[in-house]
Amino acid sequence: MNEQLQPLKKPVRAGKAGRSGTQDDIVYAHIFEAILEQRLAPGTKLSEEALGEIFGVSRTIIRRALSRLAHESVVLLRPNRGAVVASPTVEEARQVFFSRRMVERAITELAVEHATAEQLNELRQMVREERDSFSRGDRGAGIRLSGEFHLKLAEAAGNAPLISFQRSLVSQTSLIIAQYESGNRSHCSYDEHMQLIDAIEARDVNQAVSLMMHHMDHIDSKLNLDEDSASDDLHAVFSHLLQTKKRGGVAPLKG
Amino acid sequence: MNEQLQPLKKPVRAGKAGRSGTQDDIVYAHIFEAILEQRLAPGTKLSEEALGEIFGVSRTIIRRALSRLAHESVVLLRPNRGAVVASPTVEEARQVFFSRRMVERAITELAVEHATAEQLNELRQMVREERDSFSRGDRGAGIRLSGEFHLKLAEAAGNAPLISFQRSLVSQTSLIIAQYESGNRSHCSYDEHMQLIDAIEARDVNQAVSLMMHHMDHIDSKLNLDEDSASDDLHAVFSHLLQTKKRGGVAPLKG
DNA sequence: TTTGCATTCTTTGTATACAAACGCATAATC
DNA sequence: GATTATGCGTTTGTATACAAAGAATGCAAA
Repeated sequence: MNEQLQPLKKPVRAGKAGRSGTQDDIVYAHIFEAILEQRLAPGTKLSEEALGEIFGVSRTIIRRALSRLAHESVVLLRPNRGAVVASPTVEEARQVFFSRRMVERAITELAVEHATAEQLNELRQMVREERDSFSRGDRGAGIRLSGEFHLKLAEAAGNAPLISFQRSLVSQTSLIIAQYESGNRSHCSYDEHMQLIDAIEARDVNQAVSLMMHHMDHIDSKLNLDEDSASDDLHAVFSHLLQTKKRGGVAPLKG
Repeated sequence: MNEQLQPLKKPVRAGKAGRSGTQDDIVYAHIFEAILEQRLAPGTKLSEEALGEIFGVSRTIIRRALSRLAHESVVLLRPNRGAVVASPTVEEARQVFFSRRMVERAITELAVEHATAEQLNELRQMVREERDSFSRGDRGAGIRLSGEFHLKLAEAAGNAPLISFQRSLVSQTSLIIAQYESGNRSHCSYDEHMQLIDAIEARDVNQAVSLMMHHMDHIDSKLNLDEDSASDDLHAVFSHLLQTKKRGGVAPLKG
C-alpha cells in the first residue's frame, strides 16, 4: 500500500544519520517535494506507519513532519483519522491567489531594492534549470523549480515573515494547480521569470511589479476556477471524500 | 524553577479531557496567551519537563505545542538545547512591522467589503473589553485583547491564509512590544480601534485604510527601534543570550 | 588565580509500548 | 430486504523508557 510514495528519488540514509535534528527535516522535505512535484495527489492518505517504514524512522518523526506540513495547509490533519494531502476548494484557491498577489507585489518591490548580483545569478540559474526541465519533458521538476524560483525571489527580498508565508502559499499553489489546471500547457513560463529578473536587475520597480502581476494573471488564467469546474474530473470533485482504499479496486490517482 | 509559568489562569483539567486532540491545543493556547500577555518574557527558557508537570501532560504534548509556536516564530527551537521565548532583533522587528502594514492594509480593504453586522458588533465588544482592561489597570489583558482585535479583524476579512499569517505577526508584534516599548503608555489605543470599526461599517475604504495605517504608525512610534536602543536596558540587550538560571541570583525579568 | 580538561548531571531526541478511537464487516432484527 | 447493532482490526493518540548531546562542576596544572 501507499505505492505513491516509493518514487522518491533520494533514498534517505535510513536512520543512521548520526547528527540529530536533521531527520525530521529530511522527511519533511521529501514529502513536501513529493507534493510539490505532484507525485502525491490531493486527497492521498498519508499513513504514519507506512511513511515511517519508507523513510526508516519511527512514527514520532513522521508525525512531526506531518504537523509542520499541516501548519502550512499542505496536509490536512483530521483528528483520530490521520493525514491526507490537502485538496483546496475553489474558494480556498481564490483566497490563496489573492494572498499571493499581495505578497508577490511586496516581494518584487523589495527585491528591486535589495537583490544582490549573486542572488540574481542564482535566480537566472534556476530559470535555466526550469526551462531545461520543461524542454526535456520533466514536468514535475519544472513545477518544483518554478515554485522554488518564487521562493528564492522571496529570499532575495530579505523579509523573513514574508519568506515563510510565501513558502506556504507556493506549496498551496502547487496543490491548486494539480487539482485545477485545465490544459497541459507549461503552466509557469520561464521567459516571464527571466524578464522579471531583468527588470529587477535594472531596478525598474514599475516594470518589475507589472511583469509580476501579469505573471500572476497568466497562472490563474490557466486554472478552472471560474465556476465549480464541475463534472470535469470526478476524482478532483470527490477527492475530499476519498481515502486510499486498501483493496486495489478504487485507489484513486494511481497512474 | 520556571516560576513564571505558574500564574496561568485556567488551571487546565489535567489529563482527564476525554476528547482526544484537544490537549495540545489547550497547552498551545496557554503558552501562547502567556507570551501574548507578557507573563513569559523574551528569552525565557521553556523546559519540556517543567511544562509537562505544570499542565499535567507528557512531554509529547508539550513538544507539539512548542513546535507549533516555533513555526509561528514565537518560540525559538534550538537543536539539542531546548526552546526559549523568541527575542526578535531590531531588524526582525522591522521586518515584522513591514509585513504587518502590508497585511493590515489588505485586511482592512477586505473587511470593508465583507464584514457582517454581527462581526462588527463582536469587534466593538472586544474594544470595550480592551478599554475596560486598561482602565482597571490590567495591562496584560489589554495587550492580549488588542492583539485579538487585529486577529478578529482578519477573520472578518475572510481570507484563511491571511488569518494564519496575521496570527503569527500579531504574536510576534506582542513580543516586540515587550522587548522594545519605550514608555508605559497604553500602547494600542482602543479609540483608534473604535474609529476603525466605524469607518468599516460606513464602507469607507479610504478612511478605513488611512486610519489603519496611522494606527500602525502609532504602534511603532512607541517603540525604540530607531537605533540599537543601546545601553538603555542591559537585560533587553542581552536577553537573547540569557536563559533562566536555576540559582535565584540571575533570573532575569522576574518582577 | 586562572585556564583547560574530564567527569557528572541535566535536558533533549527518538523509539516503542500501550490505550483509545474510528471504520469496516458481519450479523441480527424489524 | 433494508437497517441498525455489535465486534474486530487497523490506525492514531499519549506516555514512557532509553540514548545521546550539552551544560555545569570540580580538579589539576600553569
